[in-house]
Amino acid sequence: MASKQGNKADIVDVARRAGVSISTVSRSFNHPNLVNLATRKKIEKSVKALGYIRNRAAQAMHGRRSGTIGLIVPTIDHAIFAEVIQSFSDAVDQAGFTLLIASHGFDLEREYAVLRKFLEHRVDGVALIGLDHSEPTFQLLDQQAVPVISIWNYEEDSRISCVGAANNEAGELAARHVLDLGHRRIALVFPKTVGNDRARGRLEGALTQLRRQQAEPPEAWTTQAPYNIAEAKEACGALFDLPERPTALLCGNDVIAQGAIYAAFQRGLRVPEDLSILGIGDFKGSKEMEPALTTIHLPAEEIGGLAGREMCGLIAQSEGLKTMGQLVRRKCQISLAERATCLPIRRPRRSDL
Amino acid sequence: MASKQGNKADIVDVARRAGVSISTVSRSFNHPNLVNLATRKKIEKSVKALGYIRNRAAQAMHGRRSGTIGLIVPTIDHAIFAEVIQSFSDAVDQAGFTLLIASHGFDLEREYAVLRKFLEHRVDGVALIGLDHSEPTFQLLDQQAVPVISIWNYEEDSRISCVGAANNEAGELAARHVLDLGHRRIALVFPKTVGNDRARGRLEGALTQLRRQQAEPPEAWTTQAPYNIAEAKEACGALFDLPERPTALLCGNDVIAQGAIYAAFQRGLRVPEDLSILGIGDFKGSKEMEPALTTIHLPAEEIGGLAGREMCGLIAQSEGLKTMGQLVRRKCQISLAERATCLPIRRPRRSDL
DNA sequence: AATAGTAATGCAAACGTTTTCATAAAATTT
DNA sequence: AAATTTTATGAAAACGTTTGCATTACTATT
Repeated sequence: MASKQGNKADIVDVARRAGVSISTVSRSFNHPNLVNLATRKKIEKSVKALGYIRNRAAQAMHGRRSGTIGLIVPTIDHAIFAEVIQSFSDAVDQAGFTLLIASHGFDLEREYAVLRKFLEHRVDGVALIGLDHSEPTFQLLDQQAVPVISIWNYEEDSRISCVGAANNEAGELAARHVLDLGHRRIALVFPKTVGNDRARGRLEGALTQLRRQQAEPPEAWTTQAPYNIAEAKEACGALFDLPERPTALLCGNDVIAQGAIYAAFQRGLRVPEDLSILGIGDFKGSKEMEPALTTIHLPAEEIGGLAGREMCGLIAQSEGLKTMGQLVRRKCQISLAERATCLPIRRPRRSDL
Repeated sequence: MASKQGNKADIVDVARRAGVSISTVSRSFNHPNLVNLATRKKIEKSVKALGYIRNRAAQAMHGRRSGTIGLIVPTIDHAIFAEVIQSFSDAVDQAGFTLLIASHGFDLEREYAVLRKFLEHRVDGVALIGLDHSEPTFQLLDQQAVPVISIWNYEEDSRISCVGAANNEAGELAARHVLDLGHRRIALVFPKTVGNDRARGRLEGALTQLRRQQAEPPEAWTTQAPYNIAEAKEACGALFDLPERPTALLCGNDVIAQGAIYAAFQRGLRVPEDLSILGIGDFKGSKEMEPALTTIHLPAEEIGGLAGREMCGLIAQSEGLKTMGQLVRRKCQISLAERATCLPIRRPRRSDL
């Protein structure tokens, strides 16, 4: 007995106990067909008896992949990211990868730091949210030539591979819908757009469409609110208390829309009779709300899953070191989810004026 | 030139370029005080020039810690877990650890598989949600002697270290509140309790309290619903359509409560006038709902953060290999968040009978 | 029955670090 | 000025694997 002082068994222990060389043990894991069945059985028994667990760190040192993928998100604690993370996780898990996750709290410097950390761990690939990243981040990615994919936003001339939806189209579609319903007095509530290409795209898309139809909202009707019910509720409340009230409200996402609905409730405003509200995102639960939220459906689950699979593809491809070149870009379809929070505008009657 | 065919620089390249030995390079990272300032500068320059990134896998092979912590959750895509994950992540991040995350979809066999995978990666510690785990999981944990902590549930005789709240107390507190308000016709909507000690504890706590006051609900008033608005809404709807309707509804968590409120809305039932609804959890957004949800506050953020810090503590402690013994248990306080969805019961008047 | 192939195994050299030990040079003490 | 301590560095042995090459023992071919 007394093979080791530290308790953990290693491949040498397994080999000794099975009465074979370590090469054979290693092979029986990696190329089982190359080793005799009886030997394999012996080894298996030895593994069980010793509670041996292979050491990926040691494997990774042989140019073998580490079997990990790094995912960097602004925040985990957010309905929409949680959904994307989940489906991404499921997808890479299925391919046998382990997921490293870190959040940077919308701080692109921290994103860079996290990326470095991930690279120290020799992740086989990196996934980021959105296409807004710092120059050092891009350079590091480039220099280390690690497979990388951006999730959530689609852009045809993106600097890195991407899987996502066109956020400007989402904004456009949203604006078009309320315009189609006859609204002209349209207010906008969006989050800050610096370093957040998703929000920026949506806002720009919406504004473009509104301008195109001469319905650009006045300054007072374009408010900022973070992705956060409490603050959104407050911001929208302030908007509703203005002497001039819009007939429709375009929200940067469903959380803000939720806040808007609550703020309306508080003030006895009826949605959609007195005010149409439109979200973007179609979060889990938006459909079940009362009234059910009309929103732009962004296929979060589809995007996450597809991104995960593409990520694995990129990694597999990077094995065959030759063709490191091609970026992959996948655009996921968005759609209008017409539900209960938008109504066509009534023609203003005399009595209203 | 032409140091390597593969592009990535290693410590040897750095050493060569700086004109020192690899020992010195390594030392300048790990024990900078042992190396001459001028030399250190040279090395730093060389590192920059080559874009060298240290290889943790190689470090981990020296008994050094891998610098990773594994977190295994039932699902990421769930308000409450997302919040816990976020705060746990922040806490371990602060201590310099990298987080591995995987979800098992409430399947304890998958949990075991994920745990094995994490151990292959030689995580320095493992965090699990709740205290319900399969026997093989416990054995593996034991045998590998890896620091482990359970998040979310507190039990004084837990088999592993834990940081969390006492879910039975939460259930009890919830029941007590509606009883105190004079309700006697109380219905229960809880998720499945197998392999889910959180839900089980809450349900048991609530039932205990109800029985104690002779208000145990009839069979028909104890419904099951998953943590999912859509299905909760449906299940609660069915409950409301019963000929005998309860005056108060105890929900297994806030998502279910949200579903219940929507279901009530749909049927023109007023909350809280016609029906009091009580949640458990106090999710982000529960306070802002209209009507604001009365619920049992579970300090998710506090639990996650504390768990993260305790995890790091456990790891640090396991360095000094002697005292592998002591479990740590931390109980976080719960409290009643009295808001707008519960009302005292009116004394039944003649006209109601 | 000699030869060529094939199957199963072992040896030893990698992989990229850290760390112990030894050594040289410089600074400090006598 | 010799002896001692301190400071800075390098050589080489680990760490736990994988894998190319060599070897042996069979099996199939002539």
